[in-house]
Amino acid sequence: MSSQNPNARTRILNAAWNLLEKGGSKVRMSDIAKAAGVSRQAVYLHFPSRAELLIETTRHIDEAKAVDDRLAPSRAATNGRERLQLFVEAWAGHIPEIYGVGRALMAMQDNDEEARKAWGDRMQAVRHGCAAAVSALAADGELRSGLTEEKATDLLWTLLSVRNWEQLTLEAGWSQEEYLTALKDLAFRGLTDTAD
Amino acid sequence: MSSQNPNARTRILNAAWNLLEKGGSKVRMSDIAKAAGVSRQAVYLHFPSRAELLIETTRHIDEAKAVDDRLAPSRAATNGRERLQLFVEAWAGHIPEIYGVGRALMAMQDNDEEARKAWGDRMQAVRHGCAAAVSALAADGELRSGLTEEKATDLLWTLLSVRNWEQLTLEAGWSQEEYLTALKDLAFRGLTDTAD
DNA sequence: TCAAGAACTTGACACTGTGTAAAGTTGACA
DNA sequence: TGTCAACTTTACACAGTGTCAAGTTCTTGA
Repeated sequence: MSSQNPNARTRILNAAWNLLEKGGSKVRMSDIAKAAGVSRQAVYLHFPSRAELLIETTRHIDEAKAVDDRLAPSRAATNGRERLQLFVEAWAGHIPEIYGVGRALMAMQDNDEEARKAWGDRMQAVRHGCAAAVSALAADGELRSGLTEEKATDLLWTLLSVRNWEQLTLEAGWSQEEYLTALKDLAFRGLTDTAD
Repeated sequence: MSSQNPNARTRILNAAWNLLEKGGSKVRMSDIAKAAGVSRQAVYLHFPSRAELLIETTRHIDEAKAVDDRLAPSRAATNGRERLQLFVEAWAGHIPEIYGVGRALMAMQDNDEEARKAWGDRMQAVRHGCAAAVSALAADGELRSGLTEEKATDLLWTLLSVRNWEQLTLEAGWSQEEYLTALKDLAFRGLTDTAD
């Protein structure tokens, strides 16, 4: 029973990731332990609670998926419209990667203050990205009249929510491609005066 | 300990409604029983499970709030644009009324098939309303080119989701008024070629 | 080579909330 | 007076999280 290649902590994180990605949603600590080839108690040796484990799993995914690289093109955009488009593309592409854990974390929000805060922080980060795109749009004078930067940010942030992705792809059956074009469209129509 | 005015069943439904509206979200069967002035077991005499109780509570609210009356103006609209506007107003106005129970029901979806189906049914009913509005719009030739009725319906349905209402009002702090105008705006911009 | 310690395992238990079961109480009504 | 329905009280099974304590095994360093 010697430990496999990566250390136990990493194996646990990978196990959690895999199981949550399959989406069974009812992923218990014991399931994760079993998948990691470790006892249930060993999981608590590395993570104090289920919430912490899930939060660490999102960090683990971010690292593996190089989230920052994904956002780089958007930050390098030379005008507001380009920035908005690239930001939407980046985030929309990232959603499916974190959806599994995100779903579990969202489900815990009512019971677990820690989980609530962790997921809230992540969503605030997305909001910052939205604010930057809106700000670039405003700088170009492209922001629709009758819309403050604040409100435009909230609107974009809401359009890009994980729940909306979930509803359109998983419930309504849209392809990722359809989702992406519809959302870019909606963002431009909602935030600017001339659609792209 | 004689029973108060309304019969126990009604008192339980009202208690559930009240508690869920306050939003504590962690509303247990025992909380509801206590608020109804009844033993926890008595609740099970009237409702087989927590899911059933919540579902019955939504029906109870519908009855009390006369949901159908709310939709009537929309159905009586004489053109597509009017129909869309009135539908959005009706549903947007109804969301705060059912949000408390809706939240609890949404939280149960992962664990409880019954709850999943019940909430899903309600959301399908909303989708039908969306479809009717989109259809009226299409009949007037007002539906944006490049958008099928199906896709337009999904889009509207998603815009009008309870989660979006939750995010904009409860999380972003918008007033109901701000939410309503922004959503009407977004719906017209997203579905038609000329904004209202 | 032995001792210490880190990393784990095994097994037991407390806690919460849902749902089930059974026996007792109360009031209305025939 | 007796019976039925509506309720109460008490007890328990079950799932899943998290805690605790006592082993085992493997490594490392004096």
